[in-house]
Amino acid sequence: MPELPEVQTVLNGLAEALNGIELISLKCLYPNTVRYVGLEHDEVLPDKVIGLERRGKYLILHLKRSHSLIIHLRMTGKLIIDPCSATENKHQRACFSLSDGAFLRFIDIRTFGKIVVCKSEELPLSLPKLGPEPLGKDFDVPYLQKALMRKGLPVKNALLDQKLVAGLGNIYACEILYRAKIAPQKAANTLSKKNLEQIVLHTREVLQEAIANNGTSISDFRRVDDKTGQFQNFLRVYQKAECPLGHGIKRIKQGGRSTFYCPVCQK
DNA sequence: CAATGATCCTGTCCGC
DNA sequence: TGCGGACAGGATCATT
Repeated sequence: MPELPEVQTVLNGLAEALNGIELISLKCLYPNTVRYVGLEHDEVLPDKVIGLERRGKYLILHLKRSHSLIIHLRMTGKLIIDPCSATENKHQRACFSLSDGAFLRFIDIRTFGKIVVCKSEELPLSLPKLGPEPLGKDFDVPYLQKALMRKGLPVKNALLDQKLVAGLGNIYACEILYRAKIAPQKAANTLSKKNLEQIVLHTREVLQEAIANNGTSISDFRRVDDKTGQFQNFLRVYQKAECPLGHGIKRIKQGGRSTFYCPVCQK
């Protein structure tokens, strides 16, 4: 499930593959995968990609003439550069043809992923309200302290809220709390200043390590060249039986999602 | 405003 | 072997 490091990995791959490339066409191959906001289909492409941006788990492609594409991979979405035109894939939901003759395929088993096309100036209207970037300077202890002040929900659930901080998902939320030594059930507004410092520190640390390893390929995630990431080899609690110190990992449900944690290391 | 729960969707895994 | 059901979960919407 693509979270911030996986989306960044895709962006890094696309930045290389789409350098100087023109998008010739975009075919929608599954209902509602591609959505045009206040636009006609035929007024957007062909156009050149002039920049890529990531905001939380959203990937944004800026085109030269006044339009932008917002892509969200959700759980099983993949963007694959394919030099071959004849490749069959029953989970292909959309496909760009590129000016170098290759194809950029949007493959998504569970069909939750979306591509939104809008005018660049209306980008803020098509993007939801998101919290600060966890790797940016706005994500710090004073911010967290203020944002969590009135939140009585478990800290694990708080970290998954994209309006609190943009880009964390289930895997990294579990890994951050393990490294920060905080029990996932702990109410967000009861965290100590030390707790908050540890969250900020280890959020940055885990995400940077994961990006350096091209993300985590637990189920479907792939890089644009269809290779897997490597960070699944460095997970300490997610889907593990024991933590690195040999304690048994507990698995619980929070907000309908699995949380993995070490009851000995995390208090 | 805060928090919870249902919803979307399909491949995989488990028990019988 | 096959079938039903549970599970995986990001974001959105509805409800309490």
